[in-house]
Amino acid sequence: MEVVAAVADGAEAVSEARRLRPDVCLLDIRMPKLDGLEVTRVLAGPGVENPLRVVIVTTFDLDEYVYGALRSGATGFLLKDSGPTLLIEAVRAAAAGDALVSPSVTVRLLQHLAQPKRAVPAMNDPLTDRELDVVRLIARGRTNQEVAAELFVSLSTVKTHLGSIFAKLGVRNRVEIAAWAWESGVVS
Amino acid sequence: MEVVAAVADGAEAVSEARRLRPDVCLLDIRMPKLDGLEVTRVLAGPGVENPLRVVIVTTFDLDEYVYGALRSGATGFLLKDSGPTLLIEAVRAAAAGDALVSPSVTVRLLQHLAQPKRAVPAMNDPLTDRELDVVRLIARGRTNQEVAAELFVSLSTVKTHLGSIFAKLGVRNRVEIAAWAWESGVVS
DNA sequence: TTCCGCCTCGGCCGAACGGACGATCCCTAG
DNA sequence: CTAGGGATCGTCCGTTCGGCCGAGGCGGAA
Repeated sequence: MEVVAAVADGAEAVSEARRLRPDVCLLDIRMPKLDGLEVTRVLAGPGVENPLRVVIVTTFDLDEYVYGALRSGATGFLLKDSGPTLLIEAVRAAAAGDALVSPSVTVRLLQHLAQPKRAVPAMNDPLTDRELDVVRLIARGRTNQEVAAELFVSLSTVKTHLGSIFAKLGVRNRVEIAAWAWESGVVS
Repeated sequence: MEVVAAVADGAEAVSEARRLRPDVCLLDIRMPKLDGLEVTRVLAGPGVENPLRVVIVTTFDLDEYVYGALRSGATGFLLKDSGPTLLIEAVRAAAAGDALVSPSVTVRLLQHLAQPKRAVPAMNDPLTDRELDVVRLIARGRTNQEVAAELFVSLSTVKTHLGSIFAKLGVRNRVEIAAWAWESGVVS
């Protein structure tokens, strides 16, 4: 691991990075002249031909910064309290094309990923496996006839399952079933 | 850091974890009797009163496992090729209530986070504002009659708009409209 | 002014949907 | 053995959906 450059502001970061083309760039967010996120967009953003690996290292862990950085093309996000071990691991990961994010940031990321589950009113009466099969197909826009064909059952059976699903979910038509499926993550 | 127990299968994991209540549990996914994900759900899943911190350690990095684990309540996901450094950091993070995910898994997670945008096939012919109004209501499960009432137009008008939407999106029924609306972010 | 796109309505009709019954089979728990 | 739940099928019936016509008003662009 070799440090090939150290710069003082965002503009310098861009020019030096383009000249030296390092394997990994460590960037702060708060920098003079050019924001760290803008630098990231220029060096690694969507549409860049030879994107560099960028790891954001900052003390600000605001959600807006995190999502902004990751959308800008960053392959890592470290808080400065992470300690040297994680910093080294993050550089190694970035060089390998992977991404390492600070644990305290990751936990919030995961909450965003994991919670589209229980946004739904609850489910006193869970759906059976077969009913979930029907839900998944309905949510994709299949008609009852098509569902019957794909599940190798009769139209009557599909309608029976649909009746149970209506009662359990407390909905009135198939579109509400689809909406529930998308909200609860049954389909994606 | 002290190892208080090591067990051979999922059922044993649950009973020992409940008896000893360790700060952190390391779990494999492939285990006899009880799946690692099921164990996670029992020990740390949604609705558990005193959830334990669970870190999944596995060689299988299939996406279904990752999302399943995180939805089940895991606060970490490590691949067995991560090396001892990351394992230790993951345990520390879990004990602190944070979460550490393997870099090679994180990079895929970030890709899913960074692009919830243009997954839709395209749109040669964009919907008009009025048609979008209809789409939004349809996607929430309203009937044509209800849409007409909420938009202060007649049933015929709603059906006309629906016809245009069908043609523009290339779909065949209202549920596919709803699915498109969810995928494209028109509704959330 | 003459188009053209958008929004607004109406009628007709076949297909699909959803509700309300009842019925059989199988498996598991008590 | 019996009871219950899940999955499977069927019929009847009223409502809704979606397609296919046509028509008028209204605003901007040619």
